[in-house]
Amino acid sequence: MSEEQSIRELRLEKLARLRELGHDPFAIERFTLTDTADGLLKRFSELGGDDEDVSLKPEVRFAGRIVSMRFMGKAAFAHISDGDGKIQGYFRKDDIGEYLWEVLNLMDIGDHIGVSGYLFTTRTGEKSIHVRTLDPLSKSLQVLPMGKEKDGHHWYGLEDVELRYRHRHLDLVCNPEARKLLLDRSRIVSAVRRFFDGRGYLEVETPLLQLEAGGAAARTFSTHYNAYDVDVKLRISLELYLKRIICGDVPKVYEIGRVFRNEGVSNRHNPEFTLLEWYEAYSNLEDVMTTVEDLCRFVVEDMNKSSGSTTSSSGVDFSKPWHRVDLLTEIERHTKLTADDLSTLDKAKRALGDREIVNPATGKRIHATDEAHLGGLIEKLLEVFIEPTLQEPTFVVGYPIETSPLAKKDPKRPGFTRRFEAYVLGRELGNAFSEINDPIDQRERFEQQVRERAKGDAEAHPMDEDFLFALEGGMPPTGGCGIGIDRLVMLLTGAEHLREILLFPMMKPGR
RNA sequence: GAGCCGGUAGCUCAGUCGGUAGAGCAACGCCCUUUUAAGGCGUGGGUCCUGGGUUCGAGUCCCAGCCGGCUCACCA
Repeated sequence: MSEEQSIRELRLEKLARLRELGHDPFAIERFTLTDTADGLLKRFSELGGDDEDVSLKPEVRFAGRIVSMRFMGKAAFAHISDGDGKIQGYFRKDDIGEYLWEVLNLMDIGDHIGVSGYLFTTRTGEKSIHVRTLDPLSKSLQVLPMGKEKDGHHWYGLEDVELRYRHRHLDLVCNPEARKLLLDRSRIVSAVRRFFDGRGYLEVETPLLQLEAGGAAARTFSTHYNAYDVDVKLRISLELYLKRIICGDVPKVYEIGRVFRNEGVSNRHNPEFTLLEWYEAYSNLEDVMTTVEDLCRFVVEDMNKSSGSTTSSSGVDFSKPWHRVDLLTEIERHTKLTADDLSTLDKAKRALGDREIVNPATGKRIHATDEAHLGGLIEKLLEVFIEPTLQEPTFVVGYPIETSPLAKKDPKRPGFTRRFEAYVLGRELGNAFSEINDPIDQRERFEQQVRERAKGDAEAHPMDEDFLFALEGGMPPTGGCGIGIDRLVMLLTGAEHLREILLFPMMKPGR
């Protein structure tokens, strides 16, 4: 018999005894709490914690998980956690009586318990609850890897990354830092919603299952729609449906939703990730930049409500306007390749000497000859030479037309579009266009993409006649932007690994 | 997909030259009515990731596989 089974059996025996005593923890549905643990500690004086006369102290009630327990003969101490905070309970056999004393002795670390009593300060100065009655509220049949903690130091906690990802509830219970990151994600998403709601944008939901997944360049996940007996794909972006809504004269819309790209997994990539996209009619690319600046400042201030700071956990100050740079100008600055060098693919390859080029700072290398068109080469140069330099919040403006099939042409620069990408700490955070509203232009762009696809580019955009039909009905000039929520959360929390901000990262079947 | 590293008690980890598996915490028993990484005494607990191989003998060496981490590639 393994120890795990024997512990489980021991705990089942304790559960049976609790039931015999009329304290079946799983039979109870409600326990009314005076306050959270942090609330009780904060309102300690107000709730009679400092009063001399015990008989006059008000009753406080608290419930949570037992996270530590120290029995001392006929008294005991236990820390009870509500997840966000914890408070110590002090139990005396003489105060709770022989009957509840046995109940207490049947409780284990990991069980939920409700207590009532009064607030007081122990001899060692810890604000605690002097317990008068208690109710078991759940029985844990497993040993939780709770560890020990003092002054912010942890011992013997749950370190195994695989276990933390596969059984995230253990991580939430046992690792306060991990818990904070994961919950901060929800707070950030909530702040994003409040930002757009407060500015009159309408939140909408668009289909996840699509006949043709468009709006981005990515490989797809496929499934089958039984009712119509058609193969469908999981969406790779929100864009084309949101712009249909703009065509329907809803001038300010946004969506926060999961998209699926059947690609590699890394610290900064997950096949399913959360995308924020918003579209605003009658606004241009510069307006979108301002919205990005306002959004980031709003969310960071919301995160730092207590201090009012505009600096994120990652050390980026969002109070200042972002840098605005031109893509080709930056490339020339860092590679000495001029706009003329980059005017055709052949010229560019010649300028690069038709050989691999290496960024001396990062060691990254690219092969100019691998690129099928000029736009691809220019974006490669951006990735290798420019991205690492974009530490402060920066908008890079002016992308090549070949890689921007949904962005308006720049009337002043043939071959380039009205598009920017937002960079912070060397990572791309978002992508924005002045949206194409000319259905003839959009059709030509799709046709170009279809030709790329025929040449073997599996990620080229598909033709979307239904979207073109909507454009032909008339779309106002519109600015739009997409921001990877996961990236935004990493940026604002300082998390280095994507999986640290995903509650349930995908894991191969294993242990 | 490639390279490197890892997988030993519930958790965190040792394990020498190949010689019958160790610690702390957790658990269990006893003592202790203001402790807090409580303390003292005692006890139990192992598919050493899996499957082969070498060997008198494998946690340890070899091969294959599984899962994870890191880096790279694709990508946001």
